[in-house]
Amino acid sequence: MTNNLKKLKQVLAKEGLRFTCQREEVWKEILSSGEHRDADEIYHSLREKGISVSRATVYRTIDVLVKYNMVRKLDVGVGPSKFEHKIDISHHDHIICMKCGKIEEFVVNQIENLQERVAEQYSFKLVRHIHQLFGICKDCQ
Amino acid sequence: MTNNLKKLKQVLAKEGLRFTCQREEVWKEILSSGEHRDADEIYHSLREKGISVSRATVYRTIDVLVKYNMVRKLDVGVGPSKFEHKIDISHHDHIICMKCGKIEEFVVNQIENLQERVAEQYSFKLVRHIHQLFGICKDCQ
DNA sequence: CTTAACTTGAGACTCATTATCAATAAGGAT
DNA sequence: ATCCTTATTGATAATGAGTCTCAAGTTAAG
Repeated sequence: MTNNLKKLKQVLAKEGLRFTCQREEVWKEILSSGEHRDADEIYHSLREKGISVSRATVYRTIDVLVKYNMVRKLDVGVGPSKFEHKIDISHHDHIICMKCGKIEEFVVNQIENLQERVAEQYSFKLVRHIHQLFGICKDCQ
Repeated sequence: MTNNLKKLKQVLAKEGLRFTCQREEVWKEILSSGEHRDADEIYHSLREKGISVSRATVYRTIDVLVKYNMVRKLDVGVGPSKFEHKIDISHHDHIICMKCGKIEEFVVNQIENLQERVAEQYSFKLVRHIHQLFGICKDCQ
């Protein structure tokens, strides 16, 4: 955990940003859960714990964390974006139920490799990708 | 082309919707280009041609077209969604330059198959997917 | 041709996210 | 430790894509 705080400090330093208790709290809050939550949920969770941050600061902090690959932004097609931390989490993509909104995670290494090859083919330097499968889950069919 | 109009009529009938000249014009406008355009661009293109439609109607019509797989909605991560028709167009995914916004299309059948297998594995009935690679293109590196 | 029901368009509205800016806090220099 | 410069914060206004409203106009079934 201390390691993760160090990581935040490093990243802020690299960006020429200051280490503040708000940024620390936002980061800790995101780390505290493996759920996919939106900015408002993170904001309210902090508020309930008596920690005073503003929505603006939550958004601003998440931006930095996303830029440095510590948090993943998940656009689920409707409503606000969801976020999840990427610490000690192996890479995965998502399969999303269009009815109930359930999100499952999946990984197929073969797909990951094929993606790299596509990027090479088009002479792109690959930075990130979105791979989301949308369908109807067993319960909703 | 007449075929595509027929398709629109069929789809509208299936949805219990009426065939109107606005819906026809929106559909023809989308068909007229292979570009990835947003709703506003489509709206303005119609207006420039002297065709009177409202933004609301453009959005409403696109919704139906997307629902029936005649148009694909492309969320490019920033700004408005882009749309492209899917007539006589084989399936493809996108690789997008994060600097200049250039969009290239790619297909890897192997990935398509692997996706199907993932859906099966999670007992999802697969409806659609988003697969977008984000990176820096050759020119922007 | 009538009529009931659907569609349209202009603009109001929503809601996620971003910008503004005065007040506050951080942290390097002294 | 105390300034002092500069970044940050938070409350709120602003933005922008997309949706909703509803009166007026169309459609098409009978």
